[in-house]
Amino acid sequence: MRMQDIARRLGISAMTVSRALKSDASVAPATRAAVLKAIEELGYVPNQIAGSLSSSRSGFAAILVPSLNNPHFSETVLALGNALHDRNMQLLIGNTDYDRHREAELVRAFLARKPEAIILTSDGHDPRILPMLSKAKIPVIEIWDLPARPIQHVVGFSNQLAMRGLIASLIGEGYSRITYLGEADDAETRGASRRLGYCEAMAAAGLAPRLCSIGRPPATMSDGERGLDTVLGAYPDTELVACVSDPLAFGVIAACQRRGWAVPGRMAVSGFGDFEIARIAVPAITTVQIDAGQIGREAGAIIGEAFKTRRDAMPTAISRLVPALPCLRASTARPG
Amino acid sequence: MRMQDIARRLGISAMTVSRALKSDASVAPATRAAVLKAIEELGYVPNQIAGSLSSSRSGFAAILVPSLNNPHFSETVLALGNALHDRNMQLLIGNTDYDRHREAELVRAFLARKPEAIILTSDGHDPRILPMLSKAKIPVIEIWDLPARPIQHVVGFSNQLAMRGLIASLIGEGYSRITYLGEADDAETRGASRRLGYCEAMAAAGLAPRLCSIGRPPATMSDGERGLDTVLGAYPDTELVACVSDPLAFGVIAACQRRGWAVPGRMAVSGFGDFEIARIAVPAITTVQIDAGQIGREAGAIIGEAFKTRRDAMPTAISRLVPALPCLRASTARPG
DNA sequence: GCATACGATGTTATCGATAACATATGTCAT
DNA sequence: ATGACATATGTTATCGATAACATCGTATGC
Repeated sequence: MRMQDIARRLGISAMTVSRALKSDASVAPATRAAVLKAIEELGYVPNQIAGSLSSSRSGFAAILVPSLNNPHFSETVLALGNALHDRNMQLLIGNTDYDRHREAELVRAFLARKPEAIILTSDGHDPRILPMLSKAKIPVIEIWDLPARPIQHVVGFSNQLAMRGLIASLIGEGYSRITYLGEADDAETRGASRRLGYCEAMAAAGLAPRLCSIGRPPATMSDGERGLDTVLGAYPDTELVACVSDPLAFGVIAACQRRGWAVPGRMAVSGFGDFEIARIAVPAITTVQIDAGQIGREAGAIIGEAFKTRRDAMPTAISRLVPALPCLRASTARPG
Repeated sequence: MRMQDIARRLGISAMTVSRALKSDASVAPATRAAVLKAIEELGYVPNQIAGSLSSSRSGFAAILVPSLNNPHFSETVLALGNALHDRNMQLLIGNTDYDRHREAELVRAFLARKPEAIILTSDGHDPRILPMLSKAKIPVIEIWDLPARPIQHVVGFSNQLAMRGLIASLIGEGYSRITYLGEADDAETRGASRRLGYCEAMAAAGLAPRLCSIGRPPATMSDGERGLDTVLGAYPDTELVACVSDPLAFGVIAACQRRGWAVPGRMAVSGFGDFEIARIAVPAITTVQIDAGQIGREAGAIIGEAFKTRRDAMPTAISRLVPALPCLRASTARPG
């Protein structure tokens, strides 16, 4: 069924049907009502492929995330989806599964469908996507981390500064034998930034870094369970395990409890991200709090901005920071 | 940049370029190589919108899930994405946020883009989507739950039977004062099926159902934390809280631990779904294990089947069951 | 040696909505 | 009353790739 069919049935032209479906076009109210009624009755769904080809407006933006199974990303996706919905745009989601090659494939696949904007989660990218993105002439937004060399717009926070702040606070609490537990092969991921932040904070306090790693990104609770042994093998005198993420920290805590070690009495543990589990776990987990929804909303606002100043090539890259604050909880509480 | 431009540069026709990009078309190897080289150099990305309009093959399937932040759904999405990737199709994901109205909107939005198949997570649907789906003449697959009245294909398991099996096992362990903690307003959701399964198991053992609810779907860890009070308010003699999901169960356990109650000594707790946390938590949580990846793979296989027997309207609806097995762990262990 | 087949490529029409332009009717100010 | 202008609608061309058909040259079989 095409617009033509609807039009013929009403004795009008397809163009009028098309206009009746756009809220701003000039159509007589009676005509519009008749069109909408016919469409409803016939269950007609316009072919957006044809519409997009003709108008060169695809009506969607694409977001690529490394993992769906992550409360932060899903919150960002939800917030961005809502922001775009308000602008009559759809959000299409791609899952890179922490794989750069797959990310590159997805960028190509999405660009072929002509998104009006693309949002990348800014771990390192395959260099081949850069020329594709610049040729596409659409807003590109990198979210979550602050990349060393931004492609265009950025919304996020500095993982490095955030972790540095957390570790500095913990050192301030009197901890010094702090061992970092991160992911293996984390080059150019947010894990690497956090590790760097840890090292800086330790160095600032005149302490030598104590680094361990386990599993590949994303770190899981199971990695944490195994991770405690790794940490103790390398640094038996550890008094606090600073983990790259909350699920990892939860796994470490579970491993301690299985050994009958009190947390924080015998071993303190910190995480990163303020996942729900960090608040609910017993003990509650010290972490860094991030407003994932805010990142999505800011990204939506940037897309809105970019469309206003359209036509002439994007003039200025926008960069917005969201807060990332240390959040000390029971898992690192000092006795007394 | 269009195919035309590539073609002109090579002194050939656009059609040859088009053919060079399809793996099965007959093009001289030398020509194909030249085309691919030119495309690579120029960074040309074919306009799939035009391609789809012309060939009436959009090259993607759509999946709607109620939540991204759920390890099961994300695993299903991942597995289905891989299965489709092998068939040269892309998977586009929509998030209904447990909202039927939003689901209906998304169905319409996706159908406008002419997906070649659509996968729904089978909670109750807005009835208005049914005529749209049937007019679309594409495979429709409902996953996860077994709907009372399937639209077409189904891949899943019976939440009702699975919960009944779990509760029966727990009764077999000697528990009788089992209180169910589910979500409010769960009509026609998988939560309702699980509740029903609980009631059946209790009835079969001659026990009266003890029902409580808290929060709206999806149940969170925080709901569980508050839920313990609700349960104890209604049924103070409860010896086991059977939760509609693992995160809820984890919250209940955390609440017990905050009170200083031993789990399972003072209170036993069960969940549903075998999320990672159910294995890692201390104590590990009794639950029902589901192979979410299998659901995605089966769905992919059904799409493959449907495409083979295409052209003539889908002949038979396929229905596949995946296992859902009770998994007794420490959180419901009997003393001794 | 000739007909048939097939492999490689070109040409034309088409997918369905919409932009751009054209037309008709009515309204208002001078 | 009449031109200027807005409103409502129709007509035609277009977006870019591809299906369908056409063409041409060469290999193959008898």
